[in-house]
Amino acid sequence: MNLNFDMDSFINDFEHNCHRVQKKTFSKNEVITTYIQKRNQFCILISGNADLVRYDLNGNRTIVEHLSKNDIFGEVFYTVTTNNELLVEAREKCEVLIYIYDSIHTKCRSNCKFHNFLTENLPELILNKVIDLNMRVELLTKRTIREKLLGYFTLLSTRTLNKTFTLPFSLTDLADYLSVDRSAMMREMKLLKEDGCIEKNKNKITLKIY
Amino acid sequence: MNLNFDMDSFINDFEHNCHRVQKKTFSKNEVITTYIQKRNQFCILISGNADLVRYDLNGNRTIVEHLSKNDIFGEVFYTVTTNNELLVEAREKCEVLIYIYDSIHTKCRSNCKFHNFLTENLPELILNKVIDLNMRVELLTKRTIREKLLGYFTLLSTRTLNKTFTLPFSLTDLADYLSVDRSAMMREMKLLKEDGCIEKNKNKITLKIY
DNA sequence: ATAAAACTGTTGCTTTTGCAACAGTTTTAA
DNA sequence: TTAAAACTGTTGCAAAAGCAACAGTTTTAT
Repeated sequence: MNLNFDMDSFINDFEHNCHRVQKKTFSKNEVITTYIQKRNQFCILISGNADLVRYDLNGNRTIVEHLSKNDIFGEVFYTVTTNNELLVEAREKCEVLIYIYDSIHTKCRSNCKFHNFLTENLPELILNKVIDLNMRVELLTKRTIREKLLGYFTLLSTRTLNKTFTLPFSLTDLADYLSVDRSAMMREMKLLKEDGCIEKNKNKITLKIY
Repeated sequence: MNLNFDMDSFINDFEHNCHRVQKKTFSKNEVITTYIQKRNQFCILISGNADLVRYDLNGNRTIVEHLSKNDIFGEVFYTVTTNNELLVEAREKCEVLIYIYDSIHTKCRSNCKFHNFLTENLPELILNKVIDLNMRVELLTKRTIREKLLGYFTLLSTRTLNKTFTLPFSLTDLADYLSVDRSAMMREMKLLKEDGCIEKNKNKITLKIY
């Protein structure tokens, strides 16, 4: 997600002048946070890539969201859910700003620049989140694996302004993201190739239709 | 969705003092708006129930969201999507506030109370939207019709604080909401009854497990 | 009040998806 | 540098979901 705002220079002169905001760094495969619905965390991913993943009772893994620079996440966005463990895992080195959400409502008294930033940008940040989630819902409501794949490829193609693009994660992860069986997805990809809808070389795809 | 705010009294003394906000009333089955990505509409449902529906190329109908009092919707939340017609249909008599979103960014000059209201409540309104969407994603990522049904029933049971509840729409609509075939869903419901997981009388369900 | 329309409920058959298992390739970490 | 781990690619078989069609019930509109 792109903001009309240069997060980098803002972040680089970070001074820890407000104890209700933390900046943390995580290395690849570290768990950034788990959603245990207590701390009301609100986080901004400043750099890196991460996934919000869920493991269900049958051991199925779902990539609920794929997060990249400037994306927001955290417990604030989830109501207490019965079972199902939710965790955010770093895919590569990640820098994260962690706020406690109460302090957004009852504004920060110290005139801390991080809270000022948030007050100013929160609507836009959340709006972008809603847009992402709506696209996610659109994908997930598609009825067949073929439609999901084509829908996702079209999305990537539109975003990169290119018919050829590299998937942002492995094919195993893609299946978990589309919430389908991996081997069934591979089978469908083969059919898409045979039908001339796509070309494929490992994780690099070319869309031949639309 | 419930706000810590009495929308009713606020709305009732409505005076049309800002031309960038409109209050409109729609009767049952009327189309409230279509998403054609031009006008940047941002809407709040003040009263009634509505559905955001999509018709795909195969004629499948999907209920993308079910909207009730204080829910927000509109083009602002969607990026230009290839095909697929999106429309919001009133399920019953609805009152709607319609803003043009530009005027939220570049605030309203007239100190109009509707824009003031929005400025103050937007983060909370959108936050609630994100929470709803995340629950929607959670439902849609479930792998089987059975899991989707049980997940949805659990959600309703939690919301109403009651093991017995009435579905907020018809069974036909429920299938479109869960994005599954209606007859397959009916079959699965029968199995759920036979397995003693639910009791069912028309659109009234009792959850027997969890 | 009544005909039309929409919804519920059911079933046989077909297609799609999931599961399990395994071989070959690439990446990762000691 | 090399063994382990993770990922890609494929297949046969089983289970789940979709499709089509129809009968009976309820709701809607005239």
